[in-house]
Amino acid sequence: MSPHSIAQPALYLEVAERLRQRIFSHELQPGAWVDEQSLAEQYGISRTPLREALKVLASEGLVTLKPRRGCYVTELAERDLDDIFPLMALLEGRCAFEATQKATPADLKRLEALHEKLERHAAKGDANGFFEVNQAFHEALQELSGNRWLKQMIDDLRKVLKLTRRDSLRLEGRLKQSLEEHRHILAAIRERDAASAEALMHAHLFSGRAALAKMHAAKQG
Amino acid sequence: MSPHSIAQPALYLEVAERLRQRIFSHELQPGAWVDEQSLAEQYGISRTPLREALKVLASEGLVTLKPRRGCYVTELAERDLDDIFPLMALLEGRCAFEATQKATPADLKRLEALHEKLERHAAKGDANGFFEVNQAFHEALQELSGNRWLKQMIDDLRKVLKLTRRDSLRLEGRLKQSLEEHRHILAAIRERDAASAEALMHAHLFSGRAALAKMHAAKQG
DNA sequence: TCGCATAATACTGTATCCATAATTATGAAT
DNA sequence: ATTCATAATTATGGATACAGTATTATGCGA
Repeated sequence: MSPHSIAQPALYLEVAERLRQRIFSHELQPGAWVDEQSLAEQYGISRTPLREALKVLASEGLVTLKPRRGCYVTELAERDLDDIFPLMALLEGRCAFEATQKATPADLKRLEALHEKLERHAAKGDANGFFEVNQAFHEALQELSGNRWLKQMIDDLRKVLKLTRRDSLRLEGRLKQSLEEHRHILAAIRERDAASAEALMHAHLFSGRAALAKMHAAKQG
Repeated sequence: MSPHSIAQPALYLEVAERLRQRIFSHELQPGAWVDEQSLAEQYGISRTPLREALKVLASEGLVTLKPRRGCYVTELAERDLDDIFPLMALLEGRCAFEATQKATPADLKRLEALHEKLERHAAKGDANGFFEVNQAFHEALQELSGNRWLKQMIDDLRKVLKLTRRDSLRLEGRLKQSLEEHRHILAAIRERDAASAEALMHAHLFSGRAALAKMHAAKQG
């Protein structure tokens, strides 16, 4: 086994990941122009790997490549959210169903541990911490579902959703409500009630959509 | 409006599409090495747009990029098919549900027309024609569902499925069976029975998976 | 002062070139 | 003869250079 066996990821993948982070953090805002030259200089690389990274992000839907006009961070319309959330509900619901059936006692323990963290973050009112652990919990379920393509689909959609601001959790009462929903989902999994887990997860996603809509409405008014 | 407003697609997209066709036609077989230089020469272009095209295909899952080792056409394992078909069943089932609710009488007429073609191809035993129209029918339902993200997901998965040989339709009786399933789906849509349409579409996909498994078993033995 | 045309500028898209890493072939040693 | 090491070849990854087009600015005319 050669010491090089851990092949370092290609540069364009590195760049893609960095750009993703900048998009998710809204340092690069939806609609913003992505300046190839400037970014290449910032990263101290040539335009070639940068452009390859942009192609990847484009097929993920995070940026939009307009021929001869450059690259722009994708802007999601309300319509897109109305399309994506039901889809996520469907997929994550299925995940919850499968995970419930396949979880070993050890898996369940891990889920309980994650949920405990969630409880603590909620108690402190730490929305950022809650957001992170919440994502970890959902990803754990995806792992348990054992369907890598399902997981991939959900991951892709989640990336797109991260284009929107994520502070709907800071809405009055939303954090508590989300926590409550998680409690019920976990309970259903614990009791091996796959159908309920699916339905609850489904509702959880729609609840998330509603919170986002509410926040959006508030910002408009 | 300038005469150039119909921007010609970038070269890398053209190349990506051509490569897709060569992969789907199995001229480029699963596992085969994709020779950048040779392809660039064939198309009379430089390696740059070709490489960008490969990045796109990689994120679609059609090819696998091994760092410093080149690009290979993706090979699907049975396991992948077992993951993907249930997912397709879920998504296409949902499509059928939504489409049933949203189809106008004119839409229904178009579906009937497509189905008629299907009947004719089946009568002639024309598996290729059947395959094409079958795809058109499914795509029509996706359009009717009105959820562009759902459509996108299904399209992406379908591309991946096209990595496998598609002649399971040539299995003894499969063409007739598939047609029969389509008849029932269309009937459910016609009767505005969304739940049935969803269930029948779901079953239709699983039936397709079974046919593929059968063919695979036959080829092994 | 406003609109249009033309020119300048700047960015995208493509090609070419160079360096590095991987694979293969060749040779030597056991 | 087989295995290991080393060298040569080849392909990938990245940088740079060039061409073409879109946008913007500037100037002229109405």
